Amino acid sequence: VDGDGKRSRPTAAVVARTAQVSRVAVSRAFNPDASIRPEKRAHILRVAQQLNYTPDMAARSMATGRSHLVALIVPDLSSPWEAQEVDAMTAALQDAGFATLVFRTRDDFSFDEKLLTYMKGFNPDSVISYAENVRPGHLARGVTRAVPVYVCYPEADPGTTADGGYLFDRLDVRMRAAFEAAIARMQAAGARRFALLSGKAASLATAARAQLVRSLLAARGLPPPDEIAGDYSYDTAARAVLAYVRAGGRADAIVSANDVGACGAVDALRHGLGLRVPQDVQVLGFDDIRMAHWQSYDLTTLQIDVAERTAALMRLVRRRLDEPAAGPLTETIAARLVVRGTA
Amino acid sequence: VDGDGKRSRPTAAVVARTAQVSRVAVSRAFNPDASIRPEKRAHILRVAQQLNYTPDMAARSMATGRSHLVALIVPDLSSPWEAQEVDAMTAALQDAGFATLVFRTRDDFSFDEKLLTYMKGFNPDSVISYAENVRPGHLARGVTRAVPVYVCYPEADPGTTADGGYLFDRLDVRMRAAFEAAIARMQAAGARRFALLSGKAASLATAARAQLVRSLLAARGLPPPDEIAGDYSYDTAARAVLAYVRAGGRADAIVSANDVGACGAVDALRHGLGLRVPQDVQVLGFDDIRMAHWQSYDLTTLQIDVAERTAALMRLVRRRLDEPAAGPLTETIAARLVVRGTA
DNA sequence: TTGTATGCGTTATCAC
DNA sequence: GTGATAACGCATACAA
Repeated sequence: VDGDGKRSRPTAAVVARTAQVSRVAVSRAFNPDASIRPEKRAHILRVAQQLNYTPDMAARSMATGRSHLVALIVPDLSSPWEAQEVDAMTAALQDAGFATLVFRTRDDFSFDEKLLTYMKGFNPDSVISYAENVRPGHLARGVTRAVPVYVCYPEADPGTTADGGYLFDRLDVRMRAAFEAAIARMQAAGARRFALLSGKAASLATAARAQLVRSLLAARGLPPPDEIAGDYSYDTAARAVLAYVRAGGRADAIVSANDVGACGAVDALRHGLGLRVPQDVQVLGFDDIRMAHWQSYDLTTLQIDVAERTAALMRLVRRRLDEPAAGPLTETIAARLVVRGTA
Repeated sequence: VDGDGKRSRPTAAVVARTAQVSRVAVSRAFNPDASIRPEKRAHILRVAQQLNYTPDMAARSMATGRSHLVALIVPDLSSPWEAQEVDAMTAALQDAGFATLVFRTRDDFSFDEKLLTYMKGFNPDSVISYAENVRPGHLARGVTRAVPVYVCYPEADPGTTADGGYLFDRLDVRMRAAFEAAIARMQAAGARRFALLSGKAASLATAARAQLVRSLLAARGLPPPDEIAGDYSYDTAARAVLAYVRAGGRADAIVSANDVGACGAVDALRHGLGLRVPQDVQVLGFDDIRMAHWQSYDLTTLQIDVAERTAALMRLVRRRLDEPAAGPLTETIAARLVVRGTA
């Protein structure tokens, strides 16, 4: 038992003294690119391990200007999609030598000045924002060292392309082809009246998807969709769909802003209203969260491959770090239709 | 557009010069406890805001010995329970002025020396481990500055109480009363043969729960439970339950190590085997994840209140920070039975 | 390849 | 209350 309250970590100086070398040598031993005699490095590393020494990242950050920290800003970490995303990114970042710093926006999606200021203090090497209404300009203005990476849906969200002229990198997610395929399939299966189950009202992503679907429906000569107001949650979706049908809504196809809402819709239709899915009403989700393939739902949905997405984001992070002064970087990935049992 | 590659943040010195004060004054202005004339502080804060200045946490960390970083070690961030937990803790930590550092163990639950070393470098003020086989001793030996907080289930996990004599704090989760209530209820509803659907083999938590359930069943004169090998996942659980029943397994009550597995069991029973839940087979979950109340499952389960748990963890973190040399700290919380439709 | 000197941005100590 | 000075632990430019 180490009962003393000391608990201080050994410094490079201690390692140097123990290994009978200079302080700089220790530093070099831990920097792969530094030139040092291999045997000497090995010796130092051995001593360091014995002493349980680790370079202090804070000190290293001050000296090099790199924190090895990447900040992730998410609206609700507990929702399946965000969870999956943070999980994948954390794994990828860990492999690349970065630690993940997680920040949550408030329930209203706001990421206020205070939080931004606070985050900035940690000097993240990169900031990745999934929070759909944390505008890149807001971020770019605040984060002076790192260049923010912004995940967006440009097909119906032109505002994000030029946001105050601030520099930020982008991951563009194309959804048109996948939505087109999904709607064609639903129409072929007999769908005539569509309804749009939205996410949170403030959400840019939900607006982008809604606008895209509306234009696709119009292009096919289908009537404009009914609007069902959701908020990405299961409960609200279930209640809203129940209310919609009871109020006389007659849609035979529901396009949900996310999978969780789609699950709520399916349950409301089946258990609350005694309707059959997909025979009476088809349901389309978005995200392809893990529960989408659970047998009780077996959700037809749109997927953006996690591996593909994290790889693209990591490319953005790395490229920006290699060339800090580069112009805006962009990666593009596309959603895919995953056909299962609800549409 | 700031096209130059500079992007450097203003320092306290710059603020001091602009505000016509000394560097120390700036530091004091940002430290609530420091003594400084209110008007002067306001002035400095105003100038700082204009200059978009934020204290550098790395530098602050070096000077004060506090990083304002709390590390969370989780096995799989994408599973609903962990996601909910990280979400709640991140929110609580953010409110308390800490940033959340997330680390993932590998798929086999391992948190190797390399990762531990790496984490240590960030000097987290506290380390909270949910990874069930990252033993506290392992952690305490590695993390010299912070005292690890360990979440454990002591009723059937005596090994964790004294782990190498290293100092660590504990959150004890009591499950006996809740399990006792659940089993009594299931027995009253007609259950005679129980089966245990386990989590990952290496998991300490699953072992603790299994042992507890076995002893409770024995105490009631019920036969020892059948063992169904799961791994916390939906797919494995569904497959395992299917195989169990097809091989002649006749349990009329399944106790799952977690909710996700319980959902897999329910689906396998209903859709794969045409059995009724709970009439033919009762199913009990653990965790009370959000999906547990989705109508397709309506899972009876054991809950450990999130708010209560995060509050307890925050108390541990704060107390340890206030008194670094204190002896081992412990908080205790209890699981609760949540009765729904599957048991 | 190696060591010396200096700087990174902040807070703590100590005088005043 | 205020300001000078010395840490904090590391990496780098430079000279050797």
